[in-house]
Amino acid sequence: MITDARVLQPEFIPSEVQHRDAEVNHLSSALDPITSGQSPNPVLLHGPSGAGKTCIAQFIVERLRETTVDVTSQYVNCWDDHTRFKTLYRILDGIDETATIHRQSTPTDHLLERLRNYDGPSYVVILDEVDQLDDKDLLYELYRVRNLSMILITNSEEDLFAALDSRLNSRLSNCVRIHFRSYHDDELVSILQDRVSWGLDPGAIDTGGVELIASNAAGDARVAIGILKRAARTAANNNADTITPSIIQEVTPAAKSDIQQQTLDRLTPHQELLYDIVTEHGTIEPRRLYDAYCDRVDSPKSQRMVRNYLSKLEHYNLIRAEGNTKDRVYHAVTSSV
DNA sequence: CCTGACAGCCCGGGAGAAACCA
DNA sequence: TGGTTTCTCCCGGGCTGTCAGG
Repeated sequence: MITDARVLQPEFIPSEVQHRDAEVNHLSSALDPITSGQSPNPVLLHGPSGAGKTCIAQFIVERLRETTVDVTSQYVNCWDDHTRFKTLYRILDGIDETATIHRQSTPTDHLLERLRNYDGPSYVVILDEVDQLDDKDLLYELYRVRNLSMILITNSEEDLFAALDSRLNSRLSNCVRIHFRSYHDDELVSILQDRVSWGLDPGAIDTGGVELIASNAAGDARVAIGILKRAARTAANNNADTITPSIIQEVTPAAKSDIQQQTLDRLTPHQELLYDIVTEHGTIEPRRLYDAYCDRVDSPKSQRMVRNYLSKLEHYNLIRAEGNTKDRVYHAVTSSV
């Protein structure tokens, strides 16, 4: 059934991409100054999840590296590396400057200093989920580093710009912005067909099956590939040689919750409990939420910390906060992703 | 009442100095 | 002397209390 599992992984970067010609051209022309040794303005990719932002960014940078002699690059996921220190560390890691950096004894200022002293070839840094960055001022400092170009990726450009101060706003307001819309069903179909031909036995799934997956995925390529992967695994486990519509329907909910689960896996137990409580109640006000939380945990964190957690959950789109002060309530986020 | 901003505390842990030992 | 262990310092990051503001 599965001949190459790699192509069913979410992080797989194909050697050719489909249905994003305009975005690809736009992005590569924005980065074009690099080929003549100049520094391009930052580029902002925004749009819903599963629309190909990360994939296209990495694809373009990879292509740039193949055609241009002097380019280095680094991918940073700001969700994983959300502190100033970790982001800078990751960026320095891309230019092999980390050998003498140690978390406990190298001040963050020193990291930035290192980066400023960098005088190697053009350096392209992809900052994925950039809205998760704790300290947005870092963007301003990175903006001013010579030879460093940034590709910023975010789901919501409004949220990102709302979190920036005026200084950064004016710097980044004239950067190149490229919007990625959700895929149409027929586009997902051909994306899926590529993956099928690269990674599955011939005849493992027919056109109708691929169309069904595309329609279930509702424009999200990550979901679509997730459904395909689960369906192929299920079929293989059942010793079936084809992926039937009933298998697809059966695994679709699980594939969708996989993605939600990946988010939940990144939470600490305390954060997850808060998420559970909000989800169970549907709607809950802060006081009751904190009481419920204290009831269910041995050594509860302070109210202050719980507020930190809640704003984090809200930022991750796992819960929704409504109303300002007195009438604040927290809502569960119903329709996932 | 609840929030976000801010300052400061404590903890774990690496580095380098200091102390120790053979 | 040279190798090993211990100590001290310093860092980032998690956490908390406070406070002004709505």
